[in-house]
Amino acid sequence: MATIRDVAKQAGVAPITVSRVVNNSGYVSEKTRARVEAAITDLGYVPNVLARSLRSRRTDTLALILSDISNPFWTTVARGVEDAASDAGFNVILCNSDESEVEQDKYLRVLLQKQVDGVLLVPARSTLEPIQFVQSQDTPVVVLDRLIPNAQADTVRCDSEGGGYQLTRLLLSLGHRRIAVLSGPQGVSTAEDRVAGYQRALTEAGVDIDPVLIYYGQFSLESGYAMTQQMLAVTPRPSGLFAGNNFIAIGALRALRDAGLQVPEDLALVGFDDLPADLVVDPFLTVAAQPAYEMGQRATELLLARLSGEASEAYQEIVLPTEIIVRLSSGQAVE
Amino acid sequence: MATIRDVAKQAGVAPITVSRVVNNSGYVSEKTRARVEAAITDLGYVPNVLARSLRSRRTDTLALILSDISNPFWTTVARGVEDAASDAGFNVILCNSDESEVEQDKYLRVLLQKQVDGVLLVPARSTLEPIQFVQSQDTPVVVLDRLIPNAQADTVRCDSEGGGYQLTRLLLSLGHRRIAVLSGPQGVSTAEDRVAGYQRALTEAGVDIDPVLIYYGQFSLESGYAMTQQMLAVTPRPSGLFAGNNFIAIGALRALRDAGLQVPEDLALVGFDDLPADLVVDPFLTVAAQPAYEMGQRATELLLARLSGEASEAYQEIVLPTEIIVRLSSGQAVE
DNA sequence: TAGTAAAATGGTATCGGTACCAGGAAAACG
DNA sequence: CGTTTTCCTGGTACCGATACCATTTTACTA
Repeated sequence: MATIRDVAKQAGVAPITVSRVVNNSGYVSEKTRARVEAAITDLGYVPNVLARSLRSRRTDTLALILSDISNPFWTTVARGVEDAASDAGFNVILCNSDESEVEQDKYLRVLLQKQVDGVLLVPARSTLEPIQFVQSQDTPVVVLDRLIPNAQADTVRCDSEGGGYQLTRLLLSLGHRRIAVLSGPQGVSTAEDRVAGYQRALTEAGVDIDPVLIYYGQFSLESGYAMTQQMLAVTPRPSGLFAGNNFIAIGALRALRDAGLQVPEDLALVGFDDLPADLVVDPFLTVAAQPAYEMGQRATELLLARLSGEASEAYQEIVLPTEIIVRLSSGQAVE
Repeated sequence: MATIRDVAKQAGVAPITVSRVVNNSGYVSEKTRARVEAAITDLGYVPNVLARSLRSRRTDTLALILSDISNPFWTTVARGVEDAASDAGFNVILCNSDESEVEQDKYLRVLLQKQVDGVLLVPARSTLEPIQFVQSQDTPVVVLDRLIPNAQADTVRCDSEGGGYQLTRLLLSLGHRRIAVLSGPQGVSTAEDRVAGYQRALTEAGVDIDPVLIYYGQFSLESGYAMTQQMLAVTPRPSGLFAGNNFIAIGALRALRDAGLQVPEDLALVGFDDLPADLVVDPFLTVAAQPAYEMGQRATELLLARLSGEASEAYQEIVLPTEIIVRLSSGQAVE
């Protein structure tokens, strides 16, 4: 395994000159460059990025920790991150926390050991510690998708409260008065904000808030199924249903079908997060769609700006709007 | 960012002693260990794996390059690899060559620059160069799934010829005489071997081989769809169809449905590679199932044995059998 | 109690690159 | 032609850890 010194000797130059050729940096005459390149192919030299990164203190690698890679929403976010990163010559290491704080912290430790240049974090819980830990290693963080109160870090997220508000208003405008909401875990800002938007819409419309109709669970199909079953046991049965994300919506659909109920005839359904067009045969769900790709992209740009030092001192908080897409599942006006 | 020296100074010991505590290696007295650990938490010390790997010449990382991560077959192989690797304390970097030699070679270069300890390769084409390139960097390779003639490397693959032979024999035994085969790319051993098995079965049964019924394409849904359309234009139309992998089979099913044909009534269908139980509502395809998880596992074990130096000199070639699972798509005996 | 083995700790060199600084040669300028 | 600027090249130290070897202290055996 040839080293840069071997190449240098063979080409009759100093190691640093080989480095310049390999990295295309600094001045190298055409003649020397040719000789060095010949030596490189001759010896089959492959540079050692460990050594390079150790010395240069840059790995050109970002970390992305998210909660559920099996969800198309997150795959899309990840694509946005990857594209923006690779445009700038950065690699991305993707990790799946599975919504577990323990897993998240484990990954953070490993990633910092690997000396990633920056971290994009979808925090499993609203605590400051993980962020401070990363920052204590002189590594910038961008908080993605979720709000962490008092965090001294750039943030990119969507207007969950607004989306929940609009979806609920839509159901209200169609005549529904008894509306249930199935949300994600308590302690996760998106889950709570969507419920908050729901409550604001109800209050504004003069509809009493029935705590029995508010469910917190997981952002998963199974949880959506289970919460729907619970919800169906309530009397009087709600006529409108707001699912806190795409997987909850699918779980709800299955539970309703298994209970012999029709959507939207028996129950109007709205949800958060759209599904990619190539995944579903015909789009049916009325949703508040989040600009997932853009979220990933913007977050990465913020992070890269910090790395290049061209970011302003103050931390930025970017809140992107959701788009309400009305389809069949919300149904027509009732009564 | 504290280094091992900072910790050493704070604890009043030599850096190497801190190293011993961190890595749990060598002798350290309980008293010293406690002092060092206190210093570590005190300073928030996170070891730098770049420096560690540079010096120790081990990254505890394997590379897996495969052709299509969207295919459940490969996901399962990857799981087998991950599990076996993580049992031995190794990480896995997964790369998707997309069946492209250029991408594959690009990844190989990057991975060697990252100093991975070993490579698991599903070669895009049957050429020796990529393998020799990896080996020239003193990095062991295991060739996975496909045969590369004359390769000086361990190999783990399935008996594609045998599987193709058995599937074809099954169709013959059901009375089919005109059987088409839709395979993957020429130059990929699995694609060619499955056709070879098909030919052997026909020859053995005294059925003439009609070159018009042999198709080479891609291991993809789209290609399966296209090849099926071509096949349907042939007269007389075949009564049996052998799909070279799971995606080709799904594409074929769609094409047949779109052409208004029923499986197995109008055409008997058999395929390679089973689909995971949790992905399909009811298993329907008659297939030659490959032990995907075991393939990944065995390949990783071979690689790890090489790394630990406990492997025999001679390269091993492990050929696993396929299992024929008869379901509805192959239909009943005809005539 | 001497003698040997095991336990505990440290010094120095090194992994393979690049940062930083310096210096000489060639080109451009007035 | 002297001076400044640009081009080209190299020496030395160092990034942060561990390999290797050496040394001292403690425990154990006969």
